[in-house]
Amino acid sequence: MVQIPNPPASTQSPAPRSVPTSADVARLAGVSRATVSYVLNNTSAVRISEPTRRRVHEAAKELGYVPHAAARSLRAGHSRMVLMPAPPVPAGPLYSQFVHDFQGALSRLDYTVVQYGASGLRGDDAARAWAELRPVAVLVPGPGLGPEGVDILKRSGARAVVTLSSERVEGAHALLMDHDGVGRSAATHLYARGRRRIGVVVPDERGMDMFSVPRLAGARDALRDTDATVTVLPLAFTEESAAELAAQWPRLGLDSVFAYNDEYAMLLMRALQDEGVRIPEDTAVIGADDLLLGRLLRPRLSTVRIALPFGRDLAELVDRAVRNPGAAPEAHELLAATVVHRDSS
Amino acid sequence: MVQIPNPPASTQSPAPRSVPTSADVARLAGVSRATVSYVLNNTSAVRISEPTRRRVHEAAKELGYVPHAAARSLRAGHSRMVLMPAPPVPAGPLYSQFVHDFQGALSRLDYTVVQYGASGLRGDDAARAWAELRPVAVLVPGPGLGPEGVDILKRSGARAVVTLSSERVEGAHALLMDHDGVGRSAATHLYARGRRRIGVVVPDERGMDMFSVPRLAGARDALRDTDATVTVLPLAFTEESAAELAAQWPRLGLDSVFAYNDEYAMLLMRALQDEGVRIPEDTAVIGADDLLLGRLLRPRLSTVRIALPFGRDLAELVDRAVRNPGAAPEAHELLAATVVHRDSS
DNA sequence: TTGAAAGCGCTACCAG
DNA sequence: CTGGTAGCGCTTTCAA
Repeated sequence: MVQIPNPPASTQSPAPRSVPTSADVARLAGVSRATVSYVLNNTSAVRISEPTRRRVHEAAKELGYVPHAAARSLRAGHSRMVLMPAPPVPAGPLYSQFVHDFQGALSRLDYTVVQYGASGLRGDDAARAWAELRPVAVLVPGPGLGPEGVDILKRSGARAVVTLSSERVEGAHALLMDHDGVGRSAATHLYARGRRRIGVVVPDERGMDMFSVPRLAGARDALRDTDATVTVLPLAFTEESAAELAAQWPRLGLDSVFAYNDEYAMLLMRALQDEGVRIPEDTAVIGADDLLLGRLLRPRLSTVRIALPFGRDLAELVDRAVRNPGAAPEAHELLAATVVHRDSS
Repeated sequence: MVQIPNPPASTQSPAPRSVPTSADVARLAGVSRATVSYVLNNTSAVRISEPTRRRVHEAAKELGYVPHAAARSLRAGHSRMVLMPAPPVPAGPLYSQFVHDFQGALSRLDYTVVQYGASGLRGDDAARAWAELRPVAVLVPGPGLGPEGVDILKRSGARAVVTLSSERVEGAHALLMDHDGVGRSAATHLYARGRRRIGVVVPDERGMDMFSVPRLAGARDALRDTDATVTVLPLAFTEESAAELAAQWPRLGLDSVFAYNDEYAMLLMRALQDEGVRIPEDTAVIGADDLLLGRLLRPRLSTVRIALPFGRDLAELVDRAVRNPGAAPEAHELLAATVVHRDSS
């Protein structure tokens, strides 16, 4: 990295003034702090004369006054922060889109969405760390939050706890993503098309297991009591890893593979094709998540679609729960997994 | 679902417990609030007897006490929150990875990273909204923050403001991403390979212009005073849009295209191939960002690589700036854009 | 119409 | 060793 020198100190930077408070504004405007608060918050219960308002606004602007959110919500006894722990792995396209929509929708309902960078804490410790921020609602992606964690959050004032996972958690609203169903659908599809020696890709990446484990379990489940075999195929998201796996293909003797998701499927499919494996003749491939890229591959990638909730619907669920915290937790089954059959299987 | 409001506290049913405070813990443990604070924070300057410690810990656990972060940092006068406004578009793979690394690295330095869901605010209003949280540092992705914004943040206590953009902003540390250079490199590459009628894809998606505009400008710049022409090609990230654009290809008479990034390149390349356009013979294609998927396409996608900063380096920059807020803003040129020539151009 | 003052939860100083 | 207490910045009665 290159360091670029700063412009000369001809423009002397002002001494590190401390940050202005409403008291400073009041002093400068020659009014009381109460008046400042009334003016800046447009409090309708109180009428302030126009000249005073102007003086306050001018003083605030001159000082660069910005209210202190923590002090405000401490006083108010509540905030409108919705906390979302950041996922333990870099977000995929599906999740990014979802978070984006969710944030937009909640912003429109006047909440502030905050993604909290996980500090490597787990379980109840993580819940406690989140609870310190006193969010009005918490949306937890993936498993890892137990009933005690929910309790911690609620006891520290969270009016809604929502989990986005495949398991229900006592006391929390649940958006149930049917990851087992994804695996089950994929395996059933391959079986129905006559495949019997079925590989299941499991990402090497840490943190991915929150999805890959149930997907694998679902596949196993679907093939229980059949004559099909399931072979677990660890795969890292790199060309090398894919090439290595593809090189073993003849030895593995598989006639089909469920590749965890469309991205891993694409990676593996390319490596297989480079090894001369014909798809779908020699080996059928199916992915999951129905990403756009799957439609761009040749052969077109079969996939299992699983809908994430629409950001707007989820935002409304959160809002409802916040306004009505006593209500029984809702559990929503997200649209069941469905196979989208294209050309690769 | 029906909600049953909590009954008044006269009944013995789950009283509407309010959130326990350190005063509650003190009362239950039979000590003062000060002692509670000492015990729970392991204050080394004060020695508390072992039995007292235990009583406090037990009381805290029994009540499910979690300290109130806002109150604490209000009292302390500072926090260790690093604020990162969420980008206005769903994060791409490059950015997700970067954020993930950055969060991890800062967590290890004992900061709390928070991604703040954009409330649709712009410019100084956005800066003010961020400033309300009194973060110790702010990392702003993309342009949109002016010198006044930086000033607002600093005046409200931010000890470091870092921009991740292609332009330097007065007063802020800068990580300069050479988006112009991306466009310039791509165009120069195409020109050097004999192409003269050059298309430049510009995403239709809102918010993407923060990158697409400089990339286009760079391409134009590189071809100024040459015999090459630049044609702007709006494209949405959908198959339909790509098909539409590809259908017009003969009319456009282009011999090459810089497709904004690898994902748009993949989309367009597929549509062109489906129209019978040969790549690179009829039309050369180059993307950008050097995503893995580009290597998986056939022909392999040429691309322009632009390095994002390593999360760890950036975390250290932030830490340095926080500890030494008086220091001159650093500006780091991120690795210049370099063409990775593969088979599509 | 404006001001004085209480108090949100917490920590740190100073007495006891 | 422990407790009393001031005060961080803000809003909101209640009085003037």
